[in-house]
Amino acid sequence: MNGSDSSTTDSASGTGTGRRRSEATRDAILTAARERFASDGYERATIRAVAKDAGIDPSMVMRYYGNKEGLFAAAVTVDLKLPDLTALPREELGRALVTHFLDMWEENEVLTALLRVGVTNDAGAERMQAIFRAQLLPTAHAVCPDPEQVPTRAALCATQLLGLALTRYVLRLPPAVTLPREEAVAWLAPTIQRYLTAAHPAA
Amino acid sequence: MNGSDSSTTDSASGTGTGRRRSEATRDAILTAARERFASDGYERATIRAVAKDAGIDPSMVMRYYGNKEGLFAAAVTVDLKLPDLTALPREELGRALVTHFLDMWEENEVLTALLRVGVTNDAGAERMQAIFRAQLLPTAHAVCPDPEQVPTRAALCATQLLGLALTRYVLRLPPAVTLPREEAVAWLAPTIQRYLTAAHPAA
DNA sequence: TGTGTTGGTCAACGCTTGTTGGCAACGGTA
DNA sequence: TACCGTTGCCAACAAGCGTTGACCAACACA
Repeated sequence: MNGSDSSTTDSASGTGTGRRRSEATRDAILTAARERFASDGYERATIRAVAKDAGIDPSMVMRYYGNKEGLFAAAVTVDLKLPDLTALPREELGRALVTHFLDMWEENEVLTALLRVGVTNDAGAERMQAIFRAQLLPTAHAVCPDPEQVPTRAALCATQLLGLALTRYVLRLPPAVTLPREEAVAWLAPTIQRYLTAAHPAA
Repeated sequence: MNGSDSSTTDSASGTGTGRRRSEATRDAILTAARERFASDGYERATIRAVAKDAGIDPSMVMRYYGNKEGLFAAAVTVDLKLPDLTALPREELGRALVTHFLDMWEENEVLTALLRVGVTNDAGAERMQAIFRAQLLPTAHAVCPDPEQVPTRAALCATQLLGLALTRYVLRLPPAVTLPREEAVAWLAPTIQRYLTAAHPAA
């Protein structure tokens, strides 16, 4: 469908390293794309701006990634690296998850990019759903008592964790930004703990 | 600074009704603009699309609202209509706030529009901060024990409430969408209650 | 009846966007 | 040396954007 065929006779080097000569450029493009998507969202992150940041011509972006959608798909790939929660004391699940999420959000800007794009772009929103399904659901499944409640409980965790990221890293609501990391953890950990392990509340 | 002067010799009708003849058109524009901003975000909500939805020419939008920023400012004005929490039993604060927020989000699409725009547009983000400051902060101030903790507690509430709106109405994470309203309230109410009234947790 | 204001359309402007194709340099390989 | 795939730039395209100004029809009022 698109022209992003990576079947261009790989291993072009004779010395043995499998890296293409262009790989540095490809990486520069992806890094610049992540920064732009994270700070500007999908529409305002123009291919021309990404190319300028990467120090190359816009047409190179097209050649390597087909089109803008392909660039986004290549630049924003998320692995939440969720820890094995079964190895933890049960009462520390909430704290572990919150600290891990804060780590991931502060590690690089790819999660900010995903959230900013997901809000105004269908492909971005679907990607977030896929990550939820493939990464958060299984983790919740490992610690939740009733399998039938897993989607609900995982979604509740998502509301609180994404809400924190939204206010702190995207909207930059001042009190959420200045809130010390330790204090955020102390407040949110019991919430996540309850969403994962507490009995279903009377509705 | 902009051209949105509403000083165009008002009361143009002789019969006594203060409505301008154009008011129907103005309202149609604002309604269409709210829908577009809510479903498409700021960039993709084009003036041409809004005008087409309203059944008029794009230049009319410019005449009445100056420019796109003016249109957004006029279309997206938020009054959270927060109830007087001091009139409620203290243990029902959380439930009251959550149900009220869900009411507001489902009443019309202006909150969805504000969130979608706030994520990728500086003016939108600043407007959300202003609403937080002018509407949520005072409400929290009325029920929180220590005034010094009010911004933190209000921000914590914002993370949870905006997180629910984000996943349920914007990202449309399936489990958050299908979650029955009553169940969402039952789960979130204790969280909000704790953020507002519980003792500061050990950090 | 004439006149000025209002509500509205039309056509165009300058600009930016994603995207395309042609062409020049480089660098291994035969 | 001659070749050929790779890397890169340049110039341009068509489309869409916000925005502008000229122009017309209807109306209110003298």
